[in-house]
Amino acid sequence: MLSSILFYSLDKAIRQYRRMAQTNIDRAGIAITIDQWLVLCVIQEIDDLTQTDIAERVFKDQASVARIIRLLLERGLLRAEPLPHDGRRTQLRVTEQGLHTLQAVEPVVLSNRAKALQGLSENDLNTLRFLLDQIAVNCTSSAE
Amino acid sequence: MLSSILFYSLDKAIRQYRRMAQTNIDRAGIAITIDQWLVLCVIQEIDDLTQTDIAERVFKDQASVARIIRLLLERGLLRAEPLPHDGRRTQLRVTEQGLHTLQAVEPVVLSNRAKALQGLSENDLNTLRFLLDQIAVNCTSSAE
DNA sequence: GCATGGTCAATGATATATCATATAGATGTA
DNA sequence: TACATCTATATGATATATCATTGACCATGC
Repeated sequence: MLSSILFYSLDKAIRQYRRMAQTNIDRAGIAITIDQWLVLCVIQEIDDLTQTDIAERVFKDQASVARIIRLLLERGLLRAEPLPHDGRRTQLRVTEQGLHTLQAVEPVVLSNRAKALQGLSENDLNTLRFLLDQIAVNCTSSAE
Repeated sequence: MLSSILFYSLDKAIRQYRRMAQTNIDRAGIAITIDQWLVLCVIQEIDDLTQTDIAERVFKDQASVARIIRLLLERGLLRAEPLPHDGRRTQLRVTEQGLHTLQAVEPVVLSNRAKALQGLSENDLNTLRFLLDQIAVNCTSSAE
């Protein structure tokens, strides 16, 4: 059935992409996982988010984000400063080492994306994005 | 950048779908995970596969499949019979309880898919599948 | 001020992802 | 037969996914 094949293809595409991407990051000698990189990127862009905010942005659970942040702190890619106005939170900041890592990953990610999207036109990408977003919306709508 | 947005959409679509699907299986009172269900389906269709074969079909690691099979055995959804001609392997068979579970999950999965694909035409699905397969191929090709 | 309810982060439990390795059995070859 | 090699499975280590819960803190109403 077509719909089953579709989710098969969806699963396959994302898994193969993640494997390829992680392999290339490893090969470049950069010690970071894709998920850690993603969270680090978000924090670099906006450094005043709660874990729940970050989780929403990267489609993860707050618990997953908490553990990823702990690893990033342990590895010195992030540092946490106390927030005077809210004792529950800390201000997360990307360290020098974190910046270096982000800069090192950047070209690898670009090359990964380019490789993954070989042969797809601008138009293809727009179509794909539109349809994928539609699926995401369908799955999020609470009705039924 | 468009390519980054694309992988964002891809990630989002698959994650939202998996969450919705698992939630609905849980709500139906069926005690199985999507990944276990997938492996169980494959074994029911072809019951003479090695773990590596199964892993390829579901885009997982052999180690992941080994652990999923162990859980399916522990929960009585699968049983393993010794294979006379190869002492390393066992013949995996879906039990009665496994069949019941598969039958119970079936309508939920169909309804999940229908919900996820609301508003997409046959044509959309074909396009989507074609483009996703292209990405998967791009990521698998060993060159570079 | 203070109780109540809400928010934030951390963590236990369980499942999965991945790599590397271990162990056992199978197979081919000298 | 003896050995090397290959294959199938299992498992340790680490990372992530998810739910549920806890504990700390905040904000509001009273």
